[in-house]
Amino acid sequence: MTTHLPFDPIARAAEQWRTRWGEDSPHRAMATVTSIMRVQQILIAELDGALAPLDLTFARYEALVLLTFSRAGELPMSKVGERLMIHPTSATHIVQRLAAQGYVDRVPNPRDGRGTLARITDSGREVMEKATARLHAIEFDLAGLTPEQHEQMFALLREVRIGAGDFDTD
Amino acid sequence: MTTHLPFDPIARAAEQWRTRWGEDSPHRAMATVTSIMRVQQILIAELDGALAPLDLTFARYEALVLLTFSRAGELPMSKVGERLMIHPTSATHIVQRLAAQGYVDRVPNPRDGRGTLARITDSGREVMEKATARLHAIEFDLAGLTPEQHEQMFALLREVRIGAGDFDTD
DNA sequence: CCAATATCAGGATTACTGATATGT
DNA sequence: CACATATCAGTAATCCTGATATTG
Repeated sequence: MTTHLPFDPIARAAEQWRTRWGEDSPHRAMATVTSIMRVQQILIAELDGALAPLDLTFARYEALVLLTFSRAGELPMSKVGERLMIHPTSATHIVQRLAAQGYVDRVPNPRDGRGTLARITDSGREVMEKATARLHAIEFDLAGLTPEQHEQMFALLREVRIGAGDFDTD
Repeated sequence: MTTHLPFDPIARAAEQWRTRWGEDSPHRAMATVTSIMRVQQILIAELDGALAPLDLTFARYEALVLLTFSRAGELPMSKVGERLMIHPTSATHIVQRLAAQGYVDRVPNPRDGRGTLARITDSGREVMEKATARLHAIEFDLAGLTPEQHEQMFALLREVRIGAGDFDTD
């Protein structure tokens, strides 16, 4: 995994790309895309690793945080999927997994007979706090970046998300 | 998928994060991390979608490009995994899939009896060119960014990759 | 004999499609 | 009846952990 190549494979590929397809080819976009893929891979491995002792993944952790932040500690399944920006069936799976661990309850939605609410339990709040402490301790594996760099990165990624129509801009 | 929320769920989560865990908490890192996860999800869906008519995924496409860029159009399996920064078993799977499609040949390494070489075929070079044209056409789904923004993004992501020990810096 | 090079078997996640049951 | 809300079954991709066969 940490193969430690003597050069940057992404930079090298971008150079070869430009050599082959020309200066006008989207070789910069190629480098950006593969960098994002790689960094995502690095981060998810690190975060999942930090949460593994709690038998949590980052995805399940995010669901617990979402419920914690919600007014009553509960949300309809549809809202869970929307807010976490994941597929409905993925939301079902994640919440069922958390329910099996006792970290959420699945209860019928009293305001919509078709719906199900995911509600965080006391046990879920406890493990969420422990997990948060672990992630705080490693600063999400991004300790190398300054607050300014975080702002830059967030702003750049936001451009991409807006371009994809992720949310309405004010 | 394109749920089009009336607000940015990541920005909102970061605010709630700061409210709950304080200004000194890594709420910026949290926003950066979740943004990277989300953008990766957006990009991979878009790129895989663009390549689906060719029965390729972006991962298999990257392998074809790597072999094209190599001197003899062939590389040992170990190098494939290293350069694509993926798990050895993932490299095996990807190359076997490409072999089943007739886009690569798997041949014994004459210089190491234990090894296997992945060698791109003429058919593989053809489909790689078609795939490249498709990705060029959508500019890797990053048309919204300027060349300067690409440079910034690449540089920031490079910091993270260096921090993870991805490669040796000169 | 020890290390390196794959490959394979199997488990875990996540996305996606299509079908389905229930309720608005 | 059309639509919305999940859920489920099944397919596919990827990562990971062993275990294994072959060779250096």
